[in-house]
Amino acid sequence: MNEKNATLADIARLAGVSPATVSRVINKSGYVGNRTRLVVEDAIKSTGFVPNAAAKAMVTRRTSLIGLIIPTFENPVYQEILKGANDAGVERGFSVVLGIEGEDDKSVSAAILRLAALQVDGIIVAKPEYHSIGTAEHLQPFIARRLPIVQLGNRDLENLIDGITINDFDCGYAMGMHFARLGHESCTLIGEPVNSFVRERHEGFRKAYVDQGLPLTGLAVEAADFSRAGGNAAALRALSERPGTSAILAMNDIMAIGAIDAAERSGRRVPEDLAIAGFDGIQLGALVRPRLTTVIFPTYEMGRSLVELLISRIDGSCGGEARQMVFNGRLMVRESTIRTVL
Amino acid sequence: MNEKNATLADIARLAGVSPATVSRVINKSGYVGNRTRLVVEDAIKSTGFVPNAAAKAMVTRRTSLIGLIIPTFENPVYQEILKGANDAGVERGFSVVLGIEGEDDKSVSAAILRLAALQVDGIIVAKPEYHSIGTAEHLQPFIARRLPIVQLGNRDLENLIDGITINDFDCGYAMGMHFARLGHESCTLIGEPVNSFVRERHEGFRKAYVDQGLPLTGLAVEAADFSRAGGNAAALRALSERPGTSAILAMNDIMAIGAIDAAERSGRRVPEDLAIAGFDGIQLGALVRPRLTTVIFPTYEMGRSLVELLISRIDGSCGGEARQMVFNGRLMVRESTIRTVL
DNA sequence: TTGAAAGCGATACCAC
DNA sequence: GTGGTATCGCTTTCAA
Repeated sequence: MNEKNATLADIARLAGVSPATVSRVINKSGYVGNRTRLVVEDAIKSTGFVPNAAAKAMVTRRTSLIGLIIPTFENPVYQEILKGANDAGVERGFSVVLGIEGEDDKSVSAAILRLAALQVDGIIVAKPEYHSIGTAEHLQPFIARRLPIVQLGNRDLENLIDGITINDFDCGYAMGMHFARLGHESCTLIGEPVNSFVRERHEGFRKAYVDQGLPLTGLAVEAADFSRAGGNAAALRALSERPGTSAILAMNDIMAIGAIDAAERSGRRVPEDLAIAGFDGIQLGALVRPRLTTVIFPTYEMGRSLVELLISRIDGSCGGEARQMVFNGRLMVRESTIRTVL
Repeated sequence: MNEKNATLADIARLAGVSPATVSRVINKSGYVGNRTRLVVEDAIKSTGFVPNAAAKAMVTRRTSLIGLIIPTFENPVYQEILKGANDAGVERGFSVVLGIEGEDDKSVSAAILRLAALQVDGIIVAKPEYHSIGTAEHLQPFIARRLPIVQLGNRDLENLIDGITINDFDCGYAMGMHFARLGHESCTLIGEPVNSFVRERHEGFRKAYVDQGLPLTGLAVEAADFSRAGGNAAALRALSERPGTSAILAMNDIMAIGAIDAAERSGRRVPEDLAIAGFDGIQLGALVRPRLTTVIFPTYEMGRSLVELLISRIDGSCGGEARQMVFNGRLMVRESTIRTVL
């Protein structure tokens, strides 16, 4: 609103009551006589009065704002997280403010700073790829100031922050079993294990080969930045350096899709010459050809849970200890690893 | 922030100056002696002081918040718009608050109400599909209250609101020429002309046939809700009711992609048996097979321009009249309309 | 160049 | 049940 809007005091005058009473009516708090309530409600309606959130925030020290930090939109996972977070937030009376700046840890701090200045009640950091292992140090100053924060994707080894993760080891294991059963001994993993979630997927993957009794003689790891272009480049490197590579597992779907392009460009048929799979379960994976084998995560639900975790932290309805919530991924086999799915 | 944070008054005490001076330092406004400035800046740094935006908003009547209302994330166009809007906003000191509720005009009003209560400085309504022709009446109450609003996609016939559109007639015309040259006389347009942008695309499409001298004997229009599923259903209807249909033009890419699935399911080869095209130029269109012919819109730039238009309206640096900004689409021919692109 | 003090528009505590 | 009023943290005249 730009011009003069009615204020609570105006309503009070109009209804012939005190500001305190108007406030009670608005917030449905305390005792208000039935007749007075009606009079006040009329005044509110006739003026189209909307309480000033900034004023309210000043005294309650709550803005009903939640900051959501995500890395990018190129990867559709974040849309679903965003959607889930926004839905759950709005249902509970919160609005979501975006924090999408650059790609590294520093930019997370910048975003948090901006959001903190807005007095958001809490912040969701959904930028797993850019965290390093362990409790992210760049979050420490904010934790110290008791700004409620929940993070997505990485296990907080020091158990200081609430967070949501996937059973990454199991997901890696499921992919490992799938690849091992197909007999792939020369695999390239795209995405280095510098974060807890990637590391656990790698470990699960290897464990599956051990359990299956298949040697993983040609295992290689290619670094990549979790983008489609990055996945594409990593796959091209892998294929030219190790032409014998028979399977690629990217740490997310969008890189896997980049890898499919790379395979095509280098004249390989997928899956006949090269099997490719990813993680996340983005819808795009079912639209590309060949359809992408993946591990599907319940991203929308995870978005919802992130704000629920955060809100319970904000209103203190949870204990003091940090909570970790773990979701399950589900292996989805499609054409990019086996031509004929049974 | 949850617990006690330093306040401006604390800084003043610490630096041995008055609150007014601290305020001047923070906002780089008015005169401040060089030495005093340094002292104050030190105090700010050592405490990690962050000014309380709510308090500031109360007195300045500005929150530096922009509301962004979009319909859905299923359609990737909105990601780019969102990204553009967020980038441009942050660059200019604004933060973006999301408004994604349901799909109809009522939900737009609900979202605006929520955002207005937050005292956002202005609102972007980027929900073209759900506007009806002419100035959207559901926006009127907010315009009356002088809440700055800019809209995307529909021409505001009464010229009351700032807005951004595409040269929809020309885009429709370009598609019409493309289809006419390919000799398609039985076309189905998916998406009814109930909004200005759809209507103009239809008109341009028809005009091209006239100019090209080709009869458009089998033109049909199928209603659809601008979702992939909607496009899919509309295409299935079209193909079963009018088996002679040789081309489908969907009013957006995501519906066109749904139509490709429909073609596949009904045993038609694209483009040999059925040509399919859309509008928007989402990246997904280049990933599906066959690759989708489309008209590419500069969505990221449009997102940026939306906030620039809005901000100039907020700070009053523009005249009183509503402005319409028109962007150009670019025809991109791919495999879904001609097997061999020259 | 700096300080004092008056609000901004709600809430919530304490009387009545 | 209802009213009076101090208060939140900052900006902004107006004086000095």
